[in-house]
Amino acid sequence: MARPRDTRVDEAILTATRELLAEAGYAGLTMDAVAERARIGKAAIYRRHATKQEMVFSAAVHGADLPDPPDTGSLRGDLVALVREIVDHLTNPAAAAAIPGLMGDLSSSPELAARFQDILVTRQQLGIEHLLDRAVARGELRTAPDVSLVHALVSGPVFAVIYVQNRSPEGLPEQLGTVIHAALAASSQNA
Amino acid sequence: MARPRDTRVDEAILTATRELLAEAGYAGLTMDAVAERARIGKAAIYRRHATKQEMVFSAAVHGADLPDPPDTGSLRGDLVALVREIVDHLTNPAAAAAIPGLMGDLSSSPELAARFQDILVTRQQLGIEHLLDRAVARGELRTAPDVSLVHALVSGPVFAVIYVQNRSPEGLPEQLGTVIHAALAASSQNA
Amino acid sequence: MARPRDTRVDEAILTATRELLAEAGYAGLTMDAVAERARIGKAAIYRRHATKQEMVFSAAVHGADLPDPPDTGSLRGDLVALVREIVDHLTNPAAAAAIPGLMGDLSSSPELAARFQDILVTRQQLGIEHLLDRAVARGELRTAPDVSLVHALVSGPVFAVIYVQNRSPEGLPEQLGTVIHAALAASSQNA
Amino acid sequence: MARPRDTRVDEAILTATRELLAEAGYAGLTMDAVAERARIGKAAIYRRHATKQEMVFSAAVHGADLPDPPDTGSLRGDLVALVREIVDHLTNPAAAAAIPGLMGDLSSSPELAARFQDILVTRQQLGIEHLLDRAVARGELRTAPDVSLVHALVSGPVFAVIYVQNRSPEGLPEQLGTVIHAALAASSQNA
DNA sequence: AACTAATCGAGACGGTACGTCCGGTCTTGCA
DNA sequence: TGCAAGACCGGACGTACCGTCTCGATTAGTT
Repeated sequence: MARPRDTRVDEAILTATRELLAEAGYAGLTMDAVAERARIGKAAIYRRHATKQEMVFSAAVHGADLPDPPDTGSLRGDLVALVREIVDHLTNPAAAAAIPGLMGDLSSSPELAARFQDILVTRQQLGIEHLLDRAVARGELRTAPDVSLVHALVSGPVFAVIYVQNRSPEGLPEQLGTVIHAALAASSQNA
Repeated sequence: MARPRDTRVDEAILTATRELLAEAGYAGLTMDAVAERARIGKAAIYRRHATKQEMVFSAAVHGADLPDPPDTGSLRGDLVALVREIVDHLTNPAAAAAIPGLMGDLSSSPELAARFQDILVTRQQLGIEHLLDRAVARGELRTAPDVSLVHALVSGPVFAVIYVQNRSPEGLPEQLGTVIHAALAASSQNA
Repeated sequence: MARPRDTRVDEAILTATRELLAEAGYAGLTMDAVAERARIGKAAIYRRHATKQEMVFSAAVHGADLPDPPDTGSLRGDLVALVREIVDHLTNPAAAAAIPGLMGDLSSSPELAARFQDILVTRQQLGIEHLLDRAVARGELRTAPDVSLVHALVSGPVFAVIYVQNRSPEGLPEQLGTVIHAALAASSQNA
Repeated sequence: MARPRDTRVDEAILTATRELLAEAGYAGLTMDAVAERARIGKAAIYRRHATKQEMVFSAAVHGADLPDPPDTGSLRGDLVALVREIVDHLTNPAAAAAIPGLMGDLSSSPELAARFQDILVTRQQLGIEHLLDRAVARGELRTAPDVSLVHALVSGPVFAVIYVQNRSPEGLPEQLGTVIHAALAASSQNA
């Protein structure tokens, strides 16, 4: 019965946030700047996002959903493709600026931490589960290993290379995918 | 000639910072709170640390230097010991709160990024280099693999488990050390 | 041809405004609160009143027109009756809250200032003019004094007692009417 | 032991407030504008004045203390001088803009209302009391009339002429002083 | 009976000011 | 000179309110 939210405003907010994240970084991102860039009022932002953190999260993490990695026909190929997707996600300028910044605020906000985890962990783990099941079906692995460990093995090093070592992720998918494949294959035999 | 700095003040600042990091997290840490808790003036802080980030860095990251991991006699044992040390470092409450927070500020401050990298990457990589050299000497590996990759493989998953998956790191050293050992061994054979 | 305005809405707006003026004062009065109290939409208000000031004016000042004071048979009696009417007008809770508040906005809005003056000054001065003419006709005054001055002498002290001294206006009509009568009588003799 | 408040900051705030009141009026006065004009931070304002109202009050009402009106040798002369002082006070651009604006906020803040009354009523009434005592001593009045009434008779019409009738107060001191003198003299005889 | 056009409640919208909070700098008087 | 205390500037935060606009549903009065 009342006026519905304008979806163009939703988009304008998220777009402006992404642009400013890329330009000024997480610390340099201002709610007023987002409002001005999006040509909207601050109230329109706070009607949609309770805090700056939630807005950044929605703009840079949520929505940038990882598509399910394709079945490449081999475990090694699947792992390379998976790493490539994570690298692509984390090298997006907005996400690259937002994710480390958000991590600092997670401890203060359990609600945000939960959503953060859901998007960055739970959904990715589903994809990993499928990937491992396919490898078992193919006979490449005897039993599916612990999903959480594989997730950590895949996403952790990408994170480390990009955010901690601050190195280019070029060649990383091939390299990391191969190593993890070797580790899983070896573990499977010893199991 | 002039009055020397009071070392008790140095300690009081770092202690207060660590306590407040554990209590309120990185986002909830304020310079005024540190000064009040340490019963000192803010000027005394800024005489020692140029910015909040540097203070937090000094309190939570620096000083908690990783001791060189011991020679356990086997590559697998060395890797387990290395992971255990990284886990111990990152599970310290102050460090756990500080590190993700600091990462968000790295992009804004190249100077801090450099120091961050020096402590968290370069020094650890030196230890890893020794560890790998010993494995080659023992004949466990034919050639030493890329140090950066091994560093990413070791520290990344620990980071992921603690900060992203938010899981207990119990059992992680054993588990992760074993997997990485398998990966390195397999890669060495194929090389 | 089209749907006519609902007169119940008109009334609901003014009533809600008066109630909220009495409850929360001028500064605490918000358009949203008026709309909610009146169970109408804000558009319905702005279809009738261009600004908050005009709405308050219509609710608290306009409509509460002073009836022409009666001919009591003597100048002193007429003055007492006049003061009593002004006191009654200004002690109405809605008017008491609205008038000082509106005065603060007059400088920003010449249009409102004009209407304010018309209601609060011009109409009252007409009544005063009649009152003085009657006194001249009765022979109580030789010539009619300056109407503006008498208006200021009558309304000003009432204003001062209620809004500035914040005293009860009990007994004020008698007291003030008598004093002004004395002043006018004395001035008339010396003229 | 700590750094004391800078009195130049106190002055800069009040001066900027007065200037902006004269330029933009009460409604157009912004805390940010005051801070910018005074070249200070907003925190420095709020350290001294709890609210915008208190700041305006301090700038435009307080401090502009009425000096005790001089002894002119006659009651009529004293009254004329008193009215002249009130007129001067209320025609000051800053006070003229501030006082009606403040009156609208008095109902919301009893604390401010009390200070407002103290400055604008109590102190002026002291002066009036002396003035009336002198008249009694001179034999111009038999007994001193009610101070509150005289205060209302003096300040109310000035208020009405300036803020309600919106007329020039030129000639008002002479005119009003004379009328009030006549009223007091007549009342004294009939007492 | 269908059409038209202004009304209604609800509430989103842009804009702007508020008062609070911090980071980093500066100033005071004491030791 | 170092120190505790705390004032200082600058600037972002999240809230509140004004006056406008938009939605779908309701009413008249006209066809």
